[in-house]
Amino acid sequence: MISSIAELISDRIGTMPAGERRAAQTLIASYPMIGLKTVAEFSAAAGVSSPTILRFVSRLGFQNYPEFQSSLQDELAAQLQSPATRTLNPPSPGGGTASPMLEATLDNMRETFKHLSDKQLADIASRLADRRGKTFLIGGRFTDPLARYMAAHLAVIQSDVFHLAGQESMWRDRLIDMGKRDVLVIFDIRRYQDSLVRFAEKAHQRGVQIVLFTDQWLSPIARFARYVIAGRTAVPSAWD
Amino acid sequence: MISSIAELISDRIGTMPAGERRAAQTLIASYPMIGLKTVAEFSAAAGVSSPTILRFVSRLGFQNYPEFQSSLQDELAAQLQSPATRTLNPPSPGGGTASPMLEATLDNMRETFKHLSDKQLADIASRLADRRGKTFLIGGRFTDPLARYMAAHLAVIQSDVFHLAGQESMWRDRLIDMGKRDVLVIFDIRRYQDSLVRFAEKAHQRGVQIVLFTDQWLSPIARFARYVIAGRTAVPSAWD
DNA sequence: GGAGCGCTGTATCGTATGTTACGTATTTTG
DNA sequence: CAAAATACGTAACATACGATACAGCGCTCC
Repeated sequence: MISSIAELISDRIGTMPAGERRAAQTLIASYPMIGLKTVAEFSAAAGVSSPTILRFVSRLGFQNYPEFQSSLQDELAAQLQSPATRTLNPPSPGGGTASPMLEATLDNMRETFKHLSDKQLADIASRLADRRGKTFLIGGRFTDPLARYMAAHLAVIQSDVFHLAGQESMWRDRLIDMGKRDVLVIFDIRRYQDSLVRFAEKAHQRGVQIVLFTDQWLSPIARFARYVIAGRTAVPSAWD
Repeated sequence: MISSIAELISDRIGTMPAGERRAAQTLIASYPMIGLKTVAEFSAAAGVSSPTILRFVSRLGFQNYPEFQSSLQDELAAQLQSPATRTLNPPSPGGGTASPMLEATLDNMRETFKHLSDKQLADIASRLADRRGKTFLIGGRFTDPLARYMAAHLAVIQSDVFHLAGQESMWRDRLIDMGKRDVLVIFDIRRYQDSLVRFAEKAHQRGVQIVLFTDQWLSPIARFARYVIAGRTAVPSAWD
């Protein structure tokens, strides 16, 4: 079975004419970076002409050059988004019984914080600590407990912390309490809920500052959010 | 010092207008793949117009969009050529970008799972999946949302899942429903609550199987628990 | 409440990019 | 050795991509 373009190339490189073979070798040599550049650069690097590059990708089975580039990008994305596969190959560092699930979770956390600067966190923290405004928290079907959890902790250090629970109609009534000085913390992950999006939009129209916790695919609420915290969530599991 | 474009973005994201901030967040969320695609695709993914994307890369200091893409590609190439540094650097003790808090948290998780065999987890999982009995979940003041969270997920794969909330007196009434085939999941961390201990003892007397999630100092409920999961919780923080 | 500023989207333009046609060179076969 | 077929590059073409000018809008500050 052929899973990557690199395998596809080394599989067919034997049947290629000289010029296309040079293209293939150039691509393999610095895989896959050259393939992401333009045809002109690719051809210059391989020392052949542009049409030869085009014939090369055509022989690999691609309809046109952009389609070839998209495949390379998808391959790269798959590699980057699951660093766990690379961590799995060498024996686990601690020597203990490291499960794939645990390693994936640790990697997820590292990735999440990698894309989160201290400054952003400090900004959000100071915004939440601002005593002049009220703080509202809300979550989706599964994430509502997270909102509740955070609300319990926030309530310790300041008053005016409200967790919005129950029916959608009950949230609406709280909208009239919200203003520009207030902060709305929303948890919305994976199966994004329409009701939450609508609520976020209404709050946004009232000038409420929205802090959104979501996953790497970004809930549509990100449109209205002042701050977005995107966490990596994928783990090797049969759960959806 | 700013070495990557991601850092550059998180450094200036605070000074950006709303539209460009959406672009920045979209790029960070699936870094850096979106940036390698066309302006049109980028703008569509971020929900803004093409010029906003161009203004965004311009604000980052790039002369034009292709120059921005080249920088991303160079960054990617550097990452790919030294895959070791990618996964090995973050855990390094002197790591510059890694916050002490994050490292402590990751260490906590590793320690927690180190003392937790696969067999124990499998036992608990099969016990929870046992359809013959009911499952009850309860937590303390701060940990109750965790119980709620777990209940929401368990409820997906089986019925007869009950989260015990509200007043202590209300839990008592549910005791008569519990028997030897049932499982009670308790979260009790740090300031162990007397009410929870009493409840656990009564449940234990009725033959209920107790699964306890606690910290490394072990809640007194561990006396009655069939399974105990002790997690490391200490992080460097001013929080008690 | 009014005036000014800054942000954002629509529409247009120029151009760089991928694509194709054709002629020449090189190799292969009878 | 000759003839044909395949491969490669040059050059012209069309598409779509990035860039820019402009107008509408909301926001802030006076």
